[in-house]
Amino acid sequence: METNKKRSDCPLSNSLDIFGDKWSLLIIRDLMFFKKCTYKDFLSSAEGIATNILASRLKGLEENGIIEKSAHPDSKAKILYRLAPKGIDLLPIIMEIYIWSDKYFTMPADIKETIKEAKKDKEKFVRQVTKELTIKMMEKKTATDN
Amino acid sequence: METNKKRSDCPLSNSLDIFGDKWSLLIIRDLMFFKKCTYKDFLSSAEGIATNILASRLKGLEENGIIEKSAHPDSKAKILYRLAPKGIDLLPIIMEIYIWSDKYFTMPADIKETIKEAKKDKEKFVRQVTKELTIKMMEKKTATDN
DNA sequence: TATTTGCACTTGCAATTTGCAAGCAAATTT
DNA sequence: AAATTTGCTTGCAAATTGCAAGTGCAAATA
Repeated sequence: METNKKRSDCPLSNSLDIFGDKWSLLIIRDLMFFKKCTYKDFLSSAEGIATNILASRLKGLEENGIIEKSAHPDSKAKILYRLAPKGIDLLPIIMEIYIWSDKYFTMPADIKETIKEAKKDKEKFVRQVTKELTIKMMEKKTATDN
Repeated sequence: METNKKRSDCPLSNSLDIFGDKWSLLIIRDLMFFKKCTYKDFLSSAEGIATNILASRLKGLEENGIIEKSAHPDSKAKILYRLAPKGIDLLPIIMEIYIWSDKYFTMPADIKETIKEAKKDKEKFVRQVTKELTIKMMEKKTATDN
């Protein structure tokens, strides 16, 4: 149960109340970069989130307008999760975390390459990825319209 | 006790292992923007961090090279905390969180004004604040040299 | 000199949150 | 019709958090 009590008027604090934990941004990462969009997809990520924690985080993120649920076109048993615009707008934050990581950690070569791309022109990178995510969002929205 | 086991090779996950909680970035915010630099300063922030959690977070941030301790020039009983370069480099992340907040939250007018400044020229903002923090860091380092 | 105050924690303990295993209903596949 | 998949929920032990009350040391005050 996510309570709604604000710790302070500080927007940083308010933001951390939404995604300031060890799991939320990883779910958002999976939606952004790895085309994961079902419960099972998130469960299968390398970090190994527990199923009850995943359910709790998905609920919180939805309540806060970061993600949205919709029917999966392939099956009624499946639920399709996608980023809402408010979630897509988290991209610059996640990008900067990756860039910071790049300075202080070692990491897989493919990720390093993507970060290099992003660093070359941050705004362009954000624009491109945002566009892709927005298109995907629209497709799924219309395809499973209710 | 902060353990060192990595959940995965993902740099985002590794980063969240360091500052992915409700408190760490608030301490860093206090060091960056509000000239807070003692234990008591952090305790007095609006969010009301508990004293054992503060001690635990300071320890973790120090172990991870985000902050550094030094002797306070005014009193031997006091400890002065400051951002290490690795901590100063978190500025772009925190700035982007503020910018995201600005789009989706209401907030105090003075903070809104600072964000407006930052948005006008992000790189300039980062350069300026980084410079100030680096100068402050050097001053305190030499003043209390050991 | 003795006492009080301030500072940076530590300790104890109850309450909350997390992690793991198992279970479950509805939908789908075989 | 039976087995499997999917998205959860439930139970419970373990870890983390939040709060109050110390603790040890140094500086200030009496």
